[in-house]
Amino acid sequence: MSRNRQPAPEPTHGWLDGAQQRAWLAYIRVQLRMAYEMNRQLLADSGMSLPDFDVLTALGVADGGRMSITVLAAQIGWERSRVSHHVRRMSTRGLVSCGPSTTDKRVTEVTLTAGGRHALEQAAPGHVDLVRNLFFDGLPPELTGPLTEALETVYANIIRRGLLPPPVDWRPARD
Amino acid sequence: MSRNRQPAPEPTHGWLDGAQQRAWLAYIRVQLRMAYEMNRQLLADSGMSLPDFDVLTALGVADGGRMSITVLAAQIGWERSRVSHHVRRMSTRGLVSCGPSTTDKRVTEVTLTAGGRHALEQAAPGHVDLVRNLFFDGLPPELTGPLTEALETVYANIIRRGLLPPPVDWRPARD
DNA sequence: GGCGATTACGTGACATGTCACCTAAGCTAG
DNA sequence: CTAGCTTAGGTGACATGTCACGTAATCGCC
Repeated sequence: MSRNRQPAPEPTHGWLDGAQQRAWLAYIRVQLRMAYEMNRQLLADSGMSLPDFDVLTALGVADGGRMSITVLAAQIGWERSRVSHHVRRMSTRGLVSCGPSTTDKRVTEVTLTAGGRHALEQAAPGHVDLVRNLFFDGLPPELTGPLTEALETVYANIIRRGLLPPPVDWRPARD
Repeated sequence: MSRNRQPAPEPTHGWLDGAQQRAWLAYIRVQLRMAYEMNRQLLADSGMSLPDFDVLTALGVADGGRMSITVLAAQIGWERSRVSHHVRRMSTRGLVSCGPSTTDKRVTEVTLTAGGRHALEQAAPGHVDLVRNLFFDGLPPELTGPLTEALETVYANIIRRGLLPPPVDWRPARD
């Protein structure tokens, strides 16, 4: 039986070692299920999606509850057109309002409405309860610090090497 | 000025403390950007989406490259209808094939095609390179273990308390 | 001032994901 | 054996996200 098959390509720097594979598998599994559970709880209890909540949260801590599309995208970690589409949808539901900036005619500013702020205030406790229940109740307290440090350094690396722009208030750590 | 406002509700068990908030923020930020970067690299380099890759990966390690919809959903951490929709789409692209089980007429089995396996083999190295570049190159090696342990215990908790069923090969750890 | 390059973001076609509902098959108790 | 309950998953309406492209505004150099 003739097998004129090219060998399968390999990663430039080799496959992940056993410990890395295990870490990666745990990470992938957690994020898939957490995303589903968070979205589901918000839809069921607050009538909003997780993406809604992410936008409201980012605006909720912004100066004047206002941000431009680009700033919002970088803050959350979204692509700009994703923001554009989504805030349009949110504005039809009265959660945010959109309007041109007074200082730059290209810029669109997204502003949290009173209704949006109220929706956020109503949604946040249930969301936090779920996060505590599913994530932190399963996390040994002594691992919170190492987990944080691990993810923060990973995040810094993603900012450095990834394709999306950094948040505007990002200060690169010394390398 | 009259303020007849109900006080904003609070979480049943209180807000997250400072260390938890910091951990959570790091986690949320990492997963949003990692998902985007992974999807983008797969689309650009391999012509497939991250969800495609997740399905192919799960089938790639299954007995005979075959799983039922329900098993696949639980393995990945997806809702069943998500699997149903997505494998239908993948099958039109020749990556998987779907057919009734011989043992239970209700069951649909999803099978990795030769084309699907080939696509997976072609895509995996680039994906691993990206994961290494963005995630592991930013992770201090001595934190791999604690990160893994943290996420594995969180995952076990999500399985226990979340709404999606566990993977079929899930063995509950002693509590 | 003018021009070219860059920036901001809206748009549309299409890919993807959720919920509620439905039909069919399988299981179990009476 | 039958009926009621549970399981499996397909379906559709609609929500969400990506990429490529387009227009308009701004910036900086000559």
